[in-house]
Amino acid sequence: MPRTTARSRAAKTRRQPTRGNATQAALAERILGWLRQQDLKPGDHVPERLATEAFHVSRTPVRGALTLLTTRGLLERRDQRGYFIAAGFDAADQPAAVETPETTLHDAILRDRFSKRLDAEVTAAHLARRYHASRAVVLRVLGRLQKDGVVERALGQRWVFLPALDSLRSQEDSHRFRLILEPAAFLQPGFALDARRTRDLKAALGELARQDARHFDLKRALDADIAFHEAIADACNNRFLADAMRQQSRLRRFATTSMQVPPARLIESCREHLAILEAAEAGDFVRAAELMREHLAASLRARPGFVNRGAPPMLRAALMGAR
Amino acid sequence: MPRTTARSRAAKTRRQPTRGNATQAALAERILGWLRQQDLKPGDHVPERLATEAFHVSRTPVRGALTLLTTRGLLERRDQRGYFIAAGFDAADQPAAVETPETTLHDAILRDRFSKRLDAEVTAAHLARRYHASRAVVLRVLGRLQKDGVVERALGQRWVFLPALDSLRSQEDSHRFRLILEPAAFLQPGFALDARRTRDLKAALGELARQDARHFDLKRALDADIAFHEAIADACNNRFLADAMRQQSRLRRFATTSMQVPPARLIESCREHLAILEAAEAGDFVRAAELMREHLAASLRARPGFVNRGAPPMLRAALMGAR
DNA sequence: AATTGTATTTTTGTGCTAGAAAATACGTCA
DNA sequence: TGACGTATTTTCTAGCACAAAAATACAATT
Repeated sequence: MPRTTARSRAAKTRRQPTRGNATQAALAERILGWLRQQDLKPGDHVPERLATEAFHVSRTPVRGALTLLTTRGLLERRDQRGYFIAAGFDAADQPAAVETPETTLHDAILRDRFSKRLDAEVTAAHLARRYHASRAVVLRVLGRLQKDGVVERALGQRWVFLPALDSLRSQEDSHRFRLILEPAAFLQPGFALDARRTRDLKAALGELARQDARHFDLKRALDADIAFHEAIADACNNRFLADAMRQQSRLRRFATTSMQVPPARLIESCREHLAILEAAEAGDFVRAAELMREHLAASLRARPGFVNRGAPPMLRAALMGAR
Repeated sequence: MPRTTARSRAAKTRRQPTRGNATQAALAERILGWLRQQDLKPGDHVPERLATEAFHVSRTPVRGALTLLTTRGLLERRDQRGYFIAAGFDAADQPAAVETPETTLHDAILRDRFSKRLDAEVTAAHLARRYHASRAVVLRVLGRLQKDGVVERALGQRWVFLPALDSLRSQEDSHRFRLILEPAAFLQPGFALDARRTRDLKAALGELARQDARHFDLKRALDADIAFHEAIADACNNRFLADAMRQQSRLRRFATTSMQVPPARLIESCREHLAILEAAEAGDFVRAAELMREHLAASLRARPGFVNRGAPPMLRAALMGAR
């Protein structure tokens, strides 16, 4: 029986499953987010084909992901009928960020780099040794960091960390870049905020704005800040503009933990975000853009080490958006 | 003699040299460009260390690259002294774009995709078969295309071509994005054009502007156009802004071959470029920004299928930069 | 002291195989 | 007809050995 032989041999030399279905878990999360965006009621049908088309994968991983969601009680499977929204779909809401060796290493590298425990030039082998990770994992993480603009591959075998947002210079660059992008986003034709998302965002921001400066939840404030800017990115109806804004958001998320902004400024910031959202919701995009310009200019001024490197006064006005 | 044995065994099962020193050839080109930026006279010393630091590589590949430049007669080697600028350094000026399997495949894929001979979703194996390339080469090229924003990796084993600049929608997105970025570049503090480069650029543009519309050299015009925009990117003194502008340039370089713009508009375009450079050289950055806005807005209007998708008139003025 | 020349060590890339996962083909059911 | 269930084919990843290339150490020279 060749079959049995093959199977027993497989059992003997069994390896770790290549990625232990981590991709299917990730797909499950993305499908979940995608389902939540749509207005679905318990009992609604979720055809496999829609997911395969939305995520450019075949039915095999989609079925795996849907099965995962079924075991979590979010979907229900009926034989020969497929998957349906389960009763508890709206209730249990765990973002459940999938933990893989990649995400762990990714965070460890960023943490150590921002705290200067890691040199600006590293090799893949060095990282693999230091973090006890396989070479393949290291390369995947480096590839992702490269996409995010954190590292760059040199011609040899070194990877070079770019001056990150913890350097004052890059921070100013980033701010000025956003000062260019984000006000312009509102003026793009087809700019449209997602209604539900805006509602949630406003609720979160309103709560933060009412908080006391002394017991301010820094983490939540930064999350809300980033969610706000990403919402603008998604709304702007321009692929390149959105990509650029999202890239800045990602960089900021890594770096802001080490940045120090006075809580009073953060509370003010939440109020400004609210005002911007309200202007945009009312369709007054010119005003929203103007408010965004003022908001970013105020944040730029509030930076600890902010200096205006000798631009002539005439220019400074234009730069700060006070034209 | 173990040495001989090892050597003969190596000769028997010899493989292709991994990359056949293609990296050293590439490094040689980059070193050459770097040397030309500096004002060097024949006889000047080129210490290895400077190149290792500039390019984040060890001395080994630097020495290889310098040797290559020596065989091309651009450098001179003196024993125990190192490398020196040779007499013919300024003369022979071949850009000598290094031809590797990667560049060939890269161009072939882009060509076939833009002419719709390639589907929007492909697998690495499919590309390897179609172009008779090794899997490794395919993966490297895909990685680069991903960095350039041409493809994206799906969760499964497909790579998805993003709507490229040949689609009208993306073209408009790109144009509007540049309309946001490029005028702002002039207003960044520390904006400074490279004097020599500006001189060369103006010479090239001036020549093109004087040409007859009927015998217009399209290829050279596009090259000059891209060189112009890249020069602005390099001058703007903001890493993120420069990256975004360069990415757009690269995309445009791939796509513009299939774009149709009337020659008359291109000649006008060269004149506008010249005016912008002159304003910037004179230090009138506000005027340069304004001219750039008008230039891009004019190009946007000149696009064949340009439509302003229903933005209200008030907005349209702001969008077109006629505020 | 800094730079080059040379030798040695380390890291990387490639080709290979097997097994895991994805893509796909095809039959079945609503 | 379109969706699901199942089986088959294809593609990918991990791990290994080895040669190529890069990094590095150290001696020699200006």
